[in-house]
Amino acid sequence: MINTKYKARKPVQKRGIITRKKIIDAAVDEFTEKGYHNTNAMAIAIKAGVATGTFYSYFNDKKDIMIEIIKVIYADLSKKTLVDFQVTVSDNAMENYKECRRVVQYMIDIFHTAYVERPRLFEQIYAMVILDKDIYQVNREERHKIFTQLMFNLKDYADYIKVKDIETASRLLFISGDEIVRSIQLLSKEDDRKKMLNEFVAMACKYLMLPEE
Amino acid sequence: MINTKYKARKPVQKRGIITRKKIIDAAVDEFTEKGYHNTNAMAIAIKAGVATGTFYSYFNDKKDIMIEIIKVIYADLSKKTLVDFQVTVSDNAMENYKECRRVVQYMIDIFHTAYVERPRLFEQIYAMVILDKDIYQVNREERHKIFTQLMFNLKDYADYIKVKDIETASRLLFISGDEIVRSIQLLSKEDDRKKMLNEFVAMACKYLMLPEE
Amino acid sequence: MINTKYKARKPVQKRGIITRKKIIDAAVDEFTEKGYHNTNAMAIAIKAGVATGTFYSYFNDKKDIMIEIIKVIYADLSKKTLVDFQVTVSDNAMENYKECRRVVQYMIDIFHTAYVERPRLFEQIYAMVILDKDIYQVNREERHKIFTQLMFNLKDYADYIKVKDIETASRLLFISGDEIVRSIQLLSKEDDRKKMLNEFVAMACKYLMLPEE
Amino acid sequence: MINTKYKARKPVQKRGIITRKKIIDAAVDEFTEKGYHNTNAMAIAIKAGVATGTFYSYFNDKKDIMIEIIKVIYADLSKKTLVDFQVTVSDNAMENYKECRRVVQYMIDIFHTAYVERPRLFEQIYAMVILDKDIYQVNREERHKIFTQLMFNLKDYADYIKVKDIETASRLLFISGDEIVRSIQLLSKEDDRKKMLNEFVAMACKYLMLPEE
DNA sequence: AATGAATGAGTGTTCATTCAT
DNA sequence: CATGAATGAACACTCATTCAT
Repeated sequence: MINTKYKARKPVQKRGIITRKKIIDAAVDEFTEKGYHNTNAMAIAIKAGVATGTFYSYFNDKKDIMIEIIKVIYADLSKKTLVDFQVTVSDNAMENYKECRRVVQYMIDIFHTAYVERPRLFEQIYAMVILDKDIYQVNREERHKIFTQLMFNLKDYADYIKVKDIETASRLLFISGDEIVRSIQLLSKEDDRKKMLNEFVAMACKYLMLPEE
Repeated sequence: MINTKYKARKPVQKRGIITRKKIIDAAVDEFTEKGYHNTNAMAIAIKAGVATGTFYSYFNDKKDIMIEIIKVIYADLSKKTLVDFQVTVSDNAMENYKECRRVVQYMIDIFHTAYVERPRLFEQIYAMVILDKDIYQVNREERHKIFTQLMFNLKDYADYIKVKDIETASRLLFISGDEIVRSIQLLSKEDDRKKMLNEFVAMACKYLMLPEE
Repeated sequence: MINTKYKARKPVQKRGIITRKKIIDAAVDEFTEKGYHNTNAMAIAIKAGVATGTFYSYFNDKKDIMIEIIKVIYADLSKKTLVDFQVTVSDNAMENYKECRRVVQYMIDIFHTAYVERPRLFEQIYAMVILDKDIYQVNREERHKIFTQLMFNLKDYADYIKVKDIETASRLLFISGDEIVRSIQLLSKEDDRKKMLNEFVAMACKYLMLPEE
Repeated sequence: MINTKYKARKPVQKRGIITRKKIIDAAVDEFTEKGYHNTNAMAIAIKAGVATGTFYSYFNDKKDIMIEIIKVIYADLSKKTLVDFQVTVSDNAMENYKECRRVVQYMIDIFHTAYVERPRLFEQIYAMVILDKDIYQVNREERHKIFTQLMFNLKDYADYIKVKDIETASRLLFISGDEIVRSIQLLSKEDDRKKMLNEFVAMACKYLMLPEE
């Protein structure tokens, strides 16, 4: 069977753009409520108030729309959080320690907030990241953009940071922090979750600000 | 989680036990090669050299065998790693620091080794943990057993460890370490992976051994 | 999506063999009545009195069953027609001419009869032969078997046949005869059809028995 | 076959005629490349550089454009080949034999050339002729026009042709020749193809010029 | 106990055609 | 007139599970 695909319509008319948006919103709702594997294109279409064919005009398949959702989510996250974040570098060590804490705390908060706002959706994304190479790739690229900006903030502290390899350090904190945020959602008590986040920030600061062994 | 199902046969005869084992092994192979969602009961049965009906004599469904696999894997892991691990507590601070390093390193190694030996299988488990409540529950229980034993080793150091809440600290290290181990598999260079693990151990030791702020 | 196929069950139990036969018969009926492109797997299954899934247990797809049908048809044809065909070579030229006529006539008759018995089915096969490489290949192989046997009969006449290249001659007659048989079905009058067949036999005999220019 | 449809626009303006032509050309390309059943209206429209809606302004459906293509192709063929073909009837038998050969050869060449120039397209047409009554009807009518003209040429030879029923003879040669031309495309060697064509011309001449048995 | 045949609801996907802009 | 967005019935195919032998 020859490939006849001229797929994934890029809407040019205003109506098309609106429809595309409606479908994405419906997909977010469905994935959140039922999970990626427990919903289907038809259900998404119905929720969006369009025909199944319309879904497939805009997206090649279910995976395609998941990828689009990931892009939209991280774009929103980046826009909301990183725009006006400013770092103040002081001469006072204590001030700097506090400020560093604030940076790390901020990094955690970004992902924590995102996760807390849509935990079910993020869970689906995390699982898909594991299960699918393409989803993994897209997720990685989108997170890398945010990661790069966080790196940039840490660099202002270069003089006060005692770890030698700042890049590896950033990566380590990024991965750990990201996972801590995800894992603590599974804790039942709000108290436990806070304790864990605080502990992580403490660990990160000690690690960054204290001299190498 | 109360299991109301009664169907799955518990083999008592030797032949039954062997058949059950063959099916589990086949399922491990299939999940590893194709992933949980891309495998079906028939494929597992064929690989095990039994009829599809036989599969359903021993397991209620696909999820049931996944749960069984998780139990077997962690039981093996626990048996292999924790049996003869011994900690030496000294009076010398430097020695203790080294020994602490060894403990943390060991903890990392356990999961690192397990992951490295069957990365594809562990990926599937991690994803299922997110996607399915029952799998999550079983995974949590099994890991808790190992976690408890690691905790026990850390407690020997109570006097030399400066963090106040040793339980939260253990949990933090457990989650972070576990995720670091998983994430570094995605790094392409062996060097980068080693660097990240070393960095984690350094962070953990600093965090544990240095006085609270 | 990884290929999980363990398809096209080869029935081992008696029940399976009967079911397979029922499905083939139903497919012949459907293709004959509605044409290959106007029927579907489900309709075939229903006509066979089985579930759609059962259809796909025995055949990978619609094309697969078409191939099977072609094989069965030509096998039957070969069995029915070529078993007891005997050629008598005489010293008398007139007798030989008549006998030759008989051979050519026989060749025509085989395919004519087959076509006339199931014209709608053969039309579908002919069309599929054009449209699909795999079908073309299978059809070619099956016809080649019959062709080879016809060739063998013509060879008894080697001394009385005046064309130099007997193989090309055989092929030419095979292709022409085959197509004449097909084309005349489109003629509305039985008389016209007979006339055309007779004319073809005349042409073939003249061509074969008369000396080269 | 009475066409009760009224939808398809008959363009009168120059722009409309050009658009219609563009769509037909695109359809020819698509049918040639992918085959009739693997092409859809949208693909044709895109290739023609128009909207799908425009396609349906000019043609009622996919079949409609196929019919149009058949008409155009045979009209072109007729125009190109039959316009200036002249037959010279001589008193010399040898000359006449040669001339007859030329006529038959010419007939073959017309279809051979047409087929060779667009084999994939003609295959599609041949298949559609079998599968669809309307296509069959149109094809028959168009070919009949050419056939009539060829007949006309053969009639100049009436005195030198020994077959009684010249109409049946013409038909026979027409069908056989047509199919030979189609079938030899499947032979891999150019040599074999030539041999078969020569053989056919030889057979036709013998048949036509030699006295009835 | 074991087999493997049978089930059928469900899924992703296509495309000829219509219609609002 | 032209556009391209929207439709939705239809189809090929899958697979967890049951059941007759």
